[in-house]
Amino acid sequence: MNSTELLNNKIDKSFYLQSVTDAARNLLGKYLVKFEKSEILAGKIVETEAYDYKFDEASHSFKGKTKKNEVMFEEGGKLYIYFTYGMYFCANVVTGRKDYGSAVLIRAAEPLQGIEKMFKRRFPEIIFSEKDKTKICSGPGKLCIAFALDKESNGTDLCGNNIFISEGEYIEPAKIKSGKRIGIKKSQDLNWRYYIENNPYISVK
DNA sequence: CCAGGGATCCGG
DNA sequence: CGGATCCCTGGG
Repeated sequence: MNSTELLNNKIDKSFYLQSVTDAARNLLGKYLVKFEKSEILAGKIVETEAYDYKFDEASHSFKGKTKKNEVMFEEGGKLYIYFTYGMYFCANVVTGRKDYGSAVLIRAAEPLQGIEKMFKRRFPEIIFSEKDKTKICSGPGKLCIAFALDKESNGTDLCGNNIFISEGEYIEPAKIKSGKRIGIKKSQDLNWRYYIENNPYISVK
């Protein structure tokens, strides 16, 4: 897909107003796109996690709105990026109505465009080799390094033309698996991690 | 398994 | 204030 096709297939506002678990499931197969100055980056989303508001203690929004999580409380369709473990950023797609406070964490993607650029950000010392493609965006922190997503992009409107999500590939419902979310201690009973079965680009195999 | 690393939150 | 926590990652 070229830049015009990516833009023409941009998903619209209504997508972000569905429930957070539906959005997490339906984001699989779609393309995360970022237009940079001299480069287009795109990756097929292969793994997500839903974070709700009420009943979900693991969600940043659980205890209410603060300066840090305020973007989560905006109307669906915004990009919520937070800094964690002193080193990494994680990118989330805000869902639901204004003041609700739910979001989908984008955990992994298959690099499609701007692959070498992304690889260089992840491994500055190494020359790109095709076999390493699965390591570029195979985790939420890695994906943010590859796409150069940081505090600056927090709050970006995904209905704009800079960072957005494009209609990608249809994923057979039977190929969509769910399980426990990674790295959380609270609300471990919720199977809100979604991923494409046997996909080599997901974080934890 | 473990430490790195820093912003944020919460109790005193 | 200090201490704990945190949706992570790369290296043993």
